[in-house]
Order: sequence, then C-alpha cells, then structure tokens
Amino acid sequence: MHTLTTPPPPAFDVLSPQCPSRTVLRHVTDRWTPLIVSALEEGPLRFGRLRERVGGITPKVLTETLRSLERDGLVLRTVGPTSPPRVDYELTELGATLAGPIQTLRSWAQEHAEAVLSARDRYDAE
Amino acid sequence: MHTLTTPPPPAFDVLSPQCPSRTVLRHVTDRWTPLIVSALEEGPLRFGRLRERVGGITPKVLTETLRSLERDGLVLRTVGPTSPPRVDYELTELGATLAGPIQTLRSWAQEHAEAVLSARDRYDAE
DNA sequence: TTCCTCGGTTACGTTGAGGTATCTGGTATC
DNA sequence: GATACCAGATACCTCAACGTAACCGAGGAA
Repeated sequence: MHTLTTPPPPAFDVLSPQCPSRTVLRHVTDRWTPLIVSALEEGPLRFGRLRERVGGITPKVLTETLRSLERDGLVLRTVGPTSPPRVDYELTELGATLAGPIQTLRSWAQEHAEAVLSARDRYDAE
Repeated sequence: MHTLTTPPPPAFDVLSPQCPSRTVLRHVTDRWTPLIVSALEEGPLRFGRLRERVGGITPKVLTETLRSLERDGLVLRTVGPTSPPRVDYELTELGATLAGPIQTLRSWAQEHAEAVLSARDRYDAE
C-alpha cells in the first residue's frame, strides 16, 4: 500500500530574482510596514492613534501603506457608521504571523543600534 | 551592602522618529541587505559567487551595499594579494547575530507568499 | 451660522536608491 | 600582441517612493 504523498511545495526562494516571494519580502520590509505592524501588534488602533504611535509618518503615506497592507491580507480595516468617522485597523490572522518576525528584527535593531553606530564611527574615523 | 546596578539601557525605540535604531532598522531592511546577509549566512563568498547567488543584483549596487555593510560592522572584506584579485566577504560576529532575524523574515516571506498573493488577487477582483 | 473633529484626498515637488552602459588595471594565457 | 579574467569604478539616467501643503464632507457642538 502506498501512501498519498503531498506534492512538493513550490520552493519559493527569495534569492531567485523572479520568485514572487521576493516581492513579498520587499513589501514587508519597506519603509513603514515594519513600524505599522509593530504598532498594531498590541491591538487595533484608530487612524489617528496609529499616526501618533508611528512617529513621523504623514497621513498620505499612512493611508497608502495601510491600503497596501489591506490588499495583501495583512491588515483589516473597519469603518464605524459614526460621525466623526471611526476607522479601526488591526492585524489579520496572516498579519499576526508576521508580527513575530518583525518584532525579532525590531529588537535586533534596538539592541544592536549602538554597536552599529560605533562601528560606523570607527570606519569613518579612518 | 548594596549591589552595583547597571545603568538602564538608553531605551532605543524604532517608533520614535529621531531614534537612531530606526535608521539601523531601515538599513538592514533595504532592498538588497536581507538577500546578501542571507547568502553569506552559510559562509564566506567571493564577489563573483555572491553576485551569482543574489540573483539580479548589478555589480555597482552589490559593491555599494557591501561597503555600507562593512561600514556598519556587519560584513568583513578580505582582499587576497593574488592576481586576478580575490576578495572574500563574510559576516562579522555582529553580522552573524543579524542572520537569524533575517532568516526568520525570509522564511516568513517564502512560506506566506502564496497567501499574500491570493489575498491580493481577491482584493483586486472586487 | 460658524467652528471643530476625524479620516482622509488631491496636486505637486523632490530625492536618492537603484539601473544601464562603458571603462579600468594588473596578470596570465594563447 | 591579443585576449580573457576578476573585482570593481565611473558617468549618466530613471522613476517610484516619499514629503509638503492645501483642501474636503458629514455631522455635532457652541
């Protein structure tokens, strides 16, 4: 009796230039995505709160980035019928699986920022 | 008898716009850095091999990115006195600590690429 | 009636990361 | 002498992401 074997996974590899996973990687590492995902990790936020949390982002860019995250199924946008309008943003299930890896990278940056900066100083001193 | 307490760490936070850790995060998430770090994770590579491994990168951009990684103490460049020239690139100790987080993100992208793409298809279909 | 808030939109300008194409220096090989 | 190899360097250009500033509509409050 032979077992039913699952077909081999399509072998995504970001190192191959045409692999779709590369564009996915690029999207989740663009300028604001890690910061937004990071901010949403602790729960839903309204547009205004999110804007305050992610320091320095303009409303235009925040809207654009949120729309692309919504498009890729990482963020859910919920509009309340109130006035003034209330719009909540939260991570989807898929988005939540991204939060871990993002946090890992965020922690690395925060923990090694000094090491990187001092390496840069040493390099520039020569 | 009181114990000597270490001073509290400077509280780097990528969500604050002026925090140096944000530029560090941005650097390690730029277009080619994750791919290069990924390629170097298994050991040193020569310029040409690295170029083959990271599909699609041009020599100019590879040189630029490697120099900035060297500057930040993440990559070590070793020139052999041979001819034709032989140049090896490898991760430093600091660079090696980055490889893990990068791999996590790379795996996420590869494992969830299909989910993202199909979410995008669904979104665009509406 | 005027003002305020929220969550944007729109038009426009900028810039810097990245791409293209061509060139280089030194050595060994044909 | 010509050619090939390696690891880039250089000049130039492009474009998409990002920033700036102003504006908007619905509704509730003063």
